[in-house]
Amino acid sequence: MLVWERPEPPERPTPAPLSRDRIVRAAIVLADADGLDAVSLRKVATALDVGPMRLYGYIDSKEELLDLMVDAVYAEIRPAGDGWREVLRSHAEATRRAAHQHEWLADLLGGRPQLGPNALANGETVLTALGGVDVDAVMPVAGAVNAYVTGAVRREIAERRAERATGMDQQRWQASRGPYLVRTLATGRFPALERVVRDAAHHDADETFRIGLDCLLDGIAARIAKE
Amino acid sequence: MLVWERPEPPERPTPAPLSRDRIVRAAIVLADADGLDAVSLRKVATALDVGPMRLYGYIDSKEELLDLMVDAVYAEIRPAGDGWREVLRSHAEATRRAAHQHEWLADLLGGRPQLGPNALANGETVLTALGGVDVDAVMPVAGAVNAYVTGAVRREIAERRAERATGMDQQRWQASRGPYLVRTLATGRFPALERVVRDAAHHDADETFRIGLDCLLDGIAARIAKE
DNA sequence: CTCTCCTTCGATACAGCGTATTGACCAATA
DNA sequence: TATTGGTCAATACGCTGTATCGAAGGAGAG
Repeated sequence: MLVWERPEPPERPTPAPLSRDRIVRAAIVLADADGLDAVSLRKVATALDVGPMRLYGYIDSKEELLDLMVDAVYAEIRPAGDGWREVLRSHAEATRRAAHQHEWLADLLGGRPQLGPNALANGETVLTALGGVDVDAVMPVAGAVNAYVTGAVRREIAERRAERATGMDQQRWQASRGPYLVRTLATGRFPALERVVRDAAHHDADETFRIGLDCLLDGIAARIAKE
Repeated sequence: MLVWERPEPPERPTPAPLSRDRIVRAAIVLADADGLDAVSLRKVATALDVGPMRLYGYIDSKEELLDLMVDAVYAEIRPAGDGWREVLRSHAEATRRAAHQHEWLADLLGGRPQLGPNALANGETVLTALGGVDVDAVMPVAGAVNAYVTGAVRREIAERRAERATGMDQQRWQASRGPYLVRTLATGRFPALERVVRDAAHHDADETFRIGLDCLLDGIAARIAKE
C-alpha cells in the first residue's frame, strides 16, 4: 500500500516528561489551592497529563509524595542569624511563615519523621548554631522548639480554618460555633474561661506565637547558662 | 389459612439500640487496635451491627465522629496539683499518657479547635489554676504549653511508629531508614548533626519530653514573676 | 535481518471510602 | 378505612489508593 493512502501510525502521545520535581510541584499547586484533600494521585496525574500509575515509577506510595511535598517546603525555610537564640527564632518564624503560605503543611508537621535532604539541611543549620552549647542539651532543646512550632502552627491554622468556615456564609452563623461558645460560657459552668474571654486583652496570632516562643527561649537560655 | 401452617411474620430485626456513646466507643476500639485509618463509618457501623447510614442520625459527618472521639479521651485527662505550674505539668503529662494509650490522638491533636464539653472542662481546670496570674498572660501561656504538648506528642508517636515499622521485619532493615541515616551522615555534609548523634547522651522519650516542658515552664515562670 | 524472549510500563480493575438520594415503611390524620 | 406526611436506612454514586496483568518495545540469538 502506498504511503499516500496509508494512514499515519497511530499518534503515539508524546510521553510527558516527568520527574519527582514536576510531580511534587503539581501536588503543591493542588494543595495550595484546595487543601490536602484535593491532592489525589489521580488529580496530580491529570494535571500532568499522565495516567495515575505513571506516578508509581517515581514514588512508591502517596505517603512518599506527601513526604516530598514537605521537604520541598523545607527548602524555603532557611534559618539565619547570629547565635543560637536568633537562629532558633528565625527557624520557628520561617516555619510559621511557610505554613501560612502552604496551610496544608500544618496537617503534615510532626506527622512523620522528616529525613529529606532539605529538612536535614535545616536541622544541620540549627544544630550548627547550637554548636557552642553543651552537646547533651542540643537535641532536647532543638526538639522542644520544633515541638512548640508544630503545635502552635497547627492550632493557628486550625483556628483560621474554623473562622473561615463560619465566616463564609454568614447567614449560617447562627448555627455555627460562635454562638455555641457564647451560650456555653453563659451557663456559668466555666467561670475561669469566661473571665479570660471577658477580661483578657486579645493578642493577635503574631503576638501569641511570639510570646510562647519567647517563654520557651528564655527557659532554654536559663538552662544553657546553668551548665 | 390456619395458624399452624401459616409462617411467622418475617423476623423484624430488633433495631440495635444506638447512641453517640456506643458509636464513639466502637470507633475508639477500632482506632486503638488498628489506627485511625481503620476507622471508617462502615466498619463502625458493622461493629454495631447496623447499616452505615444509621450513624448519620447521630453525627453529621465523619469529622464530627473524630471530634467526639477526641473529646471522649479528654474525659480521661484530669489535670491536678497545687499551683499553676503543677497543674500545667500535670495537664501536659496526662495528655501525653492519653496519647500513649490512644496513639491516634496524636493524629488529631491540634487539628481542629476542641470545643467539646470535656475539652472545655479541661481548659477550665487549667485556667482556674492560672487564676492568680495576670489575666492578659493566661491565654498565651496556656496556649504555649498546649502547643508544646501537641508537637512533642506528635513527634514522639511518629518516631515510635517509624521504629515499629522498620523493626517489624528486621530482614528488611537493610532497605530501611536506619542505614539511610548512617549513610547520609557518613557523607560528611551534616557535621553538626553527626556530632550530636555521635557524642550526645541519648535521652529517652520521657526525659526529652520533660526537659522541653521544664524549659517552657521556667520561661513562663520568669515572665509571670516579672509583672 | 528476523524472530524470540524478556523486561518495562501503564491501562484496567478491585476493594473500599464518605455520603446524597430515594424509595419504602410506619404512624398519625381525615 | 384511605390518605398523607415524615422518618429512616438501603441503594447507589463518584472517588480513592494501588495490585494485577496484558501489551508493547528493546535486546540478543540464529
